[in-house]
Amino acid sequence: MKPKRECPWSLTPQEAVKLQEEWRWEVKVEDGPRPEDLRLVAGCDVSFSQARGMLYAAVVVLKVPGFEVAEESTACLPATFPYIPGLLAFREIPALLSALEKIKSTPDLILCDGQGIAHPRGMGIASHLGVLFDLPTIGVAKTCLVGKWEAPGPERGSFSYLRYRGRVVGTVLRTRAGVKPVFVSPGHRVSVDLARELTLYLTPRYRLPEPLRLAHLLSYRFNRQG
DNA sequence: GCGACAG
DNA sequence: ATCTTGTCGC
Repeated sequence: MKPKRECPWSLTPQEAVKLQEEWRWEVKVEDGPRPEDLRLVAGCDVSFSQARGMLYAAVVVLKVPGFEVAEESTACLPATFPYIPGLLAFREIPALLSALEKIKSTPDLILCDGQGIAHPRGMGIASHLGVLFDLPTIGVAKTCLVGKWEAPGPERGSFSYLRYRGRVVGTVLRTRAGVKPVFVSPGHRVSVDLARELTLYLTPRYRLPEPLRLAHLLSYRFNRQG
């Protein structure tokens, strides 16, 4: 895959914030692909080695339904930009781009580890990646970055809305009974409720959606040099 | 000023 | 995210 537009990555944190404030107007929160329309779904994740100062990106593309692996790719880059809450994209996306470049197919949807529009400037890593490729993306995070929410019911599929500055920016979704919920927000070209439906559809067994779970395993094994 | 803060 | 082993439970 190749990005549909360019983005400067050697920025200071202040410049990165400025870029997010410009790009936020490119994000489209709207209807997108229905679960039954999906054929290929990609999951993206990045792990970090403190000892080596390196980032290990992994992309797994799954066929849907069935969740067979269609493609996998990894990339390893030195960590330059620091981790700053709200600026995760500038730390992780360069490594993810290297991995995504090696993917030959074009997925119908990309799932990212982190937030979409549930972000101080509406530009989490999933929205950033969505605008770069102009593809539907969803952010699935394990913890909250911004907003207020109530605990969803205990059964799989229960959810509550995540509200930030008077707006609904995502959902807190129970993907599996007895485990902590995940924070789902639109990245690009999906709505809040569609993002939740797609995420649940792609999470048949474990806490995390299958594409993300497999991408996480791959990046971790790559990190450990397995 | 104080607290919060994806990975 | 990483540093790190075993252990309890379905």
